[in-house]
Amino acid sequence: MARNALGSSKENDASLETSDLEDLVGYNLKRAYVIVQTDFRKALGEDGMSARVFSALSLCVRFPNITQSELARMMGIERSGLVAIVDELEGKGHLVRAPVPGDRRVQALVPTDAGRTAYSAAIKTVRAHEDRLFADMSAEEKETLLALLKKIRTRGEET
Amino acid sequence: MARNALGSSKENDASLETSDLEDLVGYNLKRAYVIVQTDFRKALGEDGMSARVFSALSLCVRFPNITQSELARMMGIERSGLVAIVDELEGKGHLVRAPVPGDRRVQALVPTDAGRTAYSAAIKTVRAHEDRLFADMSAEEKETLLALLKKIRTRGEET
DNA sequence: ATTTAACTGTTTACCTGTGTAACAGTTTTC
DNA sequence: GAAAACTGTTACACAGGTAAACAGTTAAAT
Repeated sequence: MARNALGSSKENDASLETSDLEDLVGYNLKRAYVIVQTDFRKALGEDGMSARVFSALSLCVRFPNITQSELARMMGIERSGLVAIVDELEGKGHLVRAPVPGDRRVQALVPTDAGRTAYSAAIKTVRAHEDRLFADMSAEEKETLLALLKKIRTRGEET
Repeated sequence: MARNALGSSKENDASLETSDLEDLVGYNLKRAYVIVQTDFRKALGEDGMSARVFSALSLCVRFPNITQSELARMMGIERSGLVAIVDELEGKGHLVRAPVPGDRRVQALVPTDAGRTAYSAAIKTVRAHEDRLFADMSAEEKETLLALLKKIRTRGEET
């Protein structure tokens, strides 16, 4: 209910409580993102894997021998930011920085068996978290949402 | 195009480049959010107003005499985090912390004329930024997206 | 061939946004 | 009148991220 310091609820009625923000895609996007992000953390907090570490591991499993630069590009972050993430994954024994024969600059990221196993468990947990959080959305709604979000993505990543 | 450190593109073909992440709402939500956020900053960076400051100003204009605690609740952040935001807005002369007769704990946030003017300009800029960024989306698509995002919000804020 | 440009992983410093815990002052509750 | 609850504020920590510089390596230019 809308209340202010003067206690008047005349012009701030609950039924008219539509601020400009509610019509902005960006605002709603952020609020929704925070909710999903928080629930993700609650679901995977035990495993101690943050969303970005999970993403990195996922891509390493999907694209073995990927390079850090390529991975950073895929994730949309700077290479410098990826170092800590790979450090963490390597520290946990989920992957290994392997030298590449032809090019001594790069290091191929190869997931270990433990890494693959950990990812299998993690992706299950993540899917369960999303299924639970979006239980009130139909499969069609989820599909539509994904399509629209991807549309925004292609719009911004087409640079 | 998918390439790895070994140069093989056998099992990493571009047409099959569907990682698990692409089907996750959370991942797409974050990627889309980053794009919109970045564009927002580019559009309003000149005015030097961040998204959260803009949001706070918007709500102060919409709900004059609102309290910091109420504002924090509306924005979904802690009261402690709001202090710096209000400091910034007050420093720019966009609003004033006014004492409230009945309750000496609270301070009513009242936008100044300059604040209202600044907000009018800002909301125009923001709307232009969204119109430009989502130019390839129909009005109906935008409506659908907003509805789905709000659905997630109510899901998470119903606590 | 040699220089120049470009790329790789890394470190360092920094910025933004956020949460937690404590606090003194002020109501409200019982 | 004591205890609980609320308000704004500070101090601190942390996550996530960028930018700039670096040394080593490879590719391109001429």
